[in-house]
Amino acid sequence: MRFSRMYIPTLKEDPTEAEVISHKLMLRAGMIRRLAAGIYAYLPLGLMAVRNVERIVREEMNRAGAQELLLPGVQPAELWQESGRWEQYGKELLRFTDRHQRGFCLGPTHEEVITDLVRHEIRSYRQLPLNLYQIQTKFRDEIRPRFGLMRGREFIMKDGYSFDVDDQMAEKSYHVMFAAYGRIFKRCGLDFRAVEADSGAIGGSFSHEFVVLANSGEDGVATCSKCDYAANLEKAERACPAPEVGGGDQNIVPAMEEISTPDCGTIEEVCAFLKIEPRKTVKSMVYESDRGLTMVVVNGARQVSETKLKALLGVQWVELAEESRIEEDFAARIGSLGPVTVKIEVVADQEVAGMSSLVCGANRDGFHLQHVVYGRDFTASQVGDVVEVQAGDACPRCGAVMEVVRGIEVGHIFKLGVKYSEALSATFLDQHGKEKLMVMGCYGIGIGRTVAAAIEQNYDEQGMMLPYALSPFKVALLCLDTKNEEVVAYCDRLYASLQERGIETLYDDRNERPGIKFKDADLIGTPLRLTVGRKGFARGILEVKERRASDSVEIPIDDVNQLWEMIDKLAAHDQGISSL
RNA sequence: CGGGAUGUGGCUCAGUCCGGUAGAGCACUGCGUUCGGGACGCAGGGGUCGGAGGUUCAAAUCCUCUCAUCCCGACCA
Repeated sequence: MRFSRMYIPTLKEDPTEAEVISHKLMLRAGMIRRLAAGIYAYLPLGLMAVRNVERIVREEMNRAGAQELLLPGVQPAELWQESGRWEQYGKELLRFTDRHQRGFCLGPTHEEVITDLVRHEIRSYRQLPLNLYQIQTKFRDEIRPRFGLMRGREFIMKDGYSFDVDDQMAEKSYHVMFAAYGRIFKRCGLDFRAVEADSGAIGGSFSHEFVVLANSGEDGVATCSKCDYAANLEKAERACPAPEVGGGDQNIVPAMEEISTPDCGTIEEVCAFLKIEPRKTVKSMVYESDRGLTMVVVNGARQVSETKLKALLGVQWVELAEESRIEEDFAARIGSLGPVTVKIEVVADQEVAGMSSLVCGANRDGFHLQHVVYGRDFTASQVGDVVEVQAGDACPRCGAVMEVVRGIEVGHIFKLGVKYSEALSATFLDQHGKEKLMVMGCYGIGIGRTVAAAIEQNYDEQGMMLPYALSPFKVALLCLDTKNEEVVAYCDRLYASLQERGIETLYDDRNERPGIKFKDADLIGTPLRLTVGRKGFARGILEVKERRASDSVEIPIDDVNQLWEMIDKLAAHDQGISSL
């Protein structure tokens, strides 16, 4: 493509609307433009990168036995009412009515639609397994869209769904997808981890997230320093520390006593006042859920994971209780609450039972209790894992130290089970003529987010350095002297032979100063840059520079075999994986 | 949903406190000179100052309302 004819509106300055690097660079390189909050237009260059991800996704999905289709973006309310999600799905589901006052929504995901489609067509076990996917624009009315394509409201997503005859076959489908996802992200040139994840509101029994490691990521991931355990912070477990010396031993710890702690409303204030460490205290938080009020007791240095709490209690929702609600059952306000002699149910984190001589609120404003021992002074009706993992915790698999890193979730696979097939009656007849529910799985990839994540991992001060497989153009050919007929003629010929070889080339034939061409080439970041100037041409050399390299090499203008070799080498990464 | 900030030409921003009829740089058009890392000169075009209402002789500037965008937070006892 000739630069002079292509619509690539590059920006010299960072737009104020952009915060993270991928967002800034995509705007500056003329890949995307914002239309409304969280809604973006894909310009030619941006679309080319998107298409590259899509191409890899299609190739690997098809290779894994999945078939592409395209489902509607607008979906009828009835279907969502049938699955129960019309009410369950929050405000992220954009609902509206048509002229006949019938309810519709913009599809944020397609479990209902695909299940509806399949239930009408699949009657026999002979027609299974089935794995269908689509690449489509979805809409989720996010509370707070941000970071450009990273967290938009309208976004391009690949979503796939598998249907199997039983649990075992469904797991097989899941593993096939797991492997396909690994190949996809590898081919995209990303540094990623497959992490165990909470299956969340979508339902199901187990799931993995594919997370690209980047500091700007919104997700926390706990990873083991020794083994390959990796899990989303929402779900990550830890090996519980051995009980402290004297922990729970009522013969060693002195009797519990009340101490005055004036104006101490937080763990920090209590610790500063008593000159102790937060991990010697517990915090007692009152949560409200669909089974009423529950006091949750965790080590003072830790944070409750509401996701885990929800799982432990086996409830649909939890939230911190309103202050007014607490006043009904407690004589003290928050900040002075504790688990000793309370009227409501108490749930404790596993770690609490092993703590010795802890400090907690006395349920009396301005007072705390010390020398409190679990089992002696208070008990919990349930003990389990309800806190978020922190860096330094022990790996649940091997006991080594774990670290917590940030990442961008680019893919998520779930084993759904029969949640949707049951709700929508998607059944088939097995070998014995018996009616059974299809066992489902679902598999998503954020296409735009994958492009953004690739930029987050590959850039420098000058601009993007997208991996070869994702880069819109593989080669930038810079003709520095557009007035010199010989130079132009040579560049035209070189451009023609690049095209003949099928190498996507951005031919900068603009009548611009060299500085502008270099800056734009670096910003767009094609893996290879060819420069032809008057002086070099006179010397009979062509300048070749890899975007990631610091120096350029010179090759004779009439011997371009070296050039083909360099390009083949750059292309080898993707091809190496795709030919596996 | 709560808090903070910002809306002035296509982009980045000044001017707002202290009211006097709109500016800079970049970009764009023409001409000339330049031409290997975002050139220079000259001459131009382009703005209902987010919107509505109000105060005033006079409003980008003061007041009220509203819309949009960005950031932080969304209960951690």
